[in-house]
Amino acid sequence: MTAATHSQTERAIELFHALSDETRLEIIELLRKGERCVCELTDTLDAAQSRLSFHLRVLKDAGIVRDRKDGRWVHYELDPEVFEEVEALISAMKPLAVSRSEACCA
Amino acid sequence: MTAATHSQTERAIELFHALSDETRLEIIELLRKGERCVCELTDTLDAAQSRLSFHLRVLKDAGIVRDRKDGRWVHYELDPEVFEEVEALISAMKPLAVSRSEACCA
DNA sequence: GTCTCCGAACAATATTTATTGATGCGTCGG
DNA sequence: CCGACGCATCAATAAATATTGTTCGGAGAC
Repeated sequence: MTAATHSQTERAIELFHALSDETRLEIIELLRKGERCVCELTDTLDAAQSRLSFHLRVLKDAGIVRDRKDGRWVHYELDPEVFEEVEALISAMKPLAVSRSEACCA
Repeated sequence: MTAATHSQTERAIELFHALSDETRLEIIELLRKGERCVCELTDTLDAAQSRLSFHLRVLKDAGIVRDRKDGRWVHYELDPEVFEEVEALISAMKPLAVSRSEACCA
């Protein structure tokens, strides 16, 4: 369900899109220091709960964060593996060390 | 003008946003093999010229591609340095190897 | 059970972003 | 000079995303 419907390109779009939002980058910055519950994120980021819930879902769907239920709280933490994946995607974009190609129209 | 108004976070948003679009990723994939003029991109991607021009501008503003005027043609190529920058941004997001923090609310 | 709290999900709206077609500017060929 | 070409830019529209307030379900406290 997570895979198979995802081409490499679609996966890249999903990941980069998830990373291209200020609120979500702030969440990531907070989670670098360790697991946090939603309530603490709303306090720290001074954001409405429904808004954070939305952004956390984007991050979770992209595989950037994981959640863990604990009683009535939900704790989120970064998934370290996803960053390797992003790095691989970036590497796959780097220019090939190829001799200057023919000018296409000169 | 390009800098100084950009915080680290704003820069990350700009870069990841530029990378989170299918057309733009296709452009990047084509440019990996070397410089291309707009006319060739429109042919290969079968996209309207004004549309490509728009996306090329997004990529250029983000510093992902460079353009070079040559008579009436404009050639675009990847800027290799930007990928190092993206990698640095990713590294700066990785979880800190820190002991499990206190549960915030348990 | 009932009440309260935490958080997800929904619906309506606001805001951004992308697409399309038209226009304009510079360059080359005649 | 004139016409064709290559590309950027603009204006209008379409489409995708985000925000807000509300509702709903699960989990503890009593």
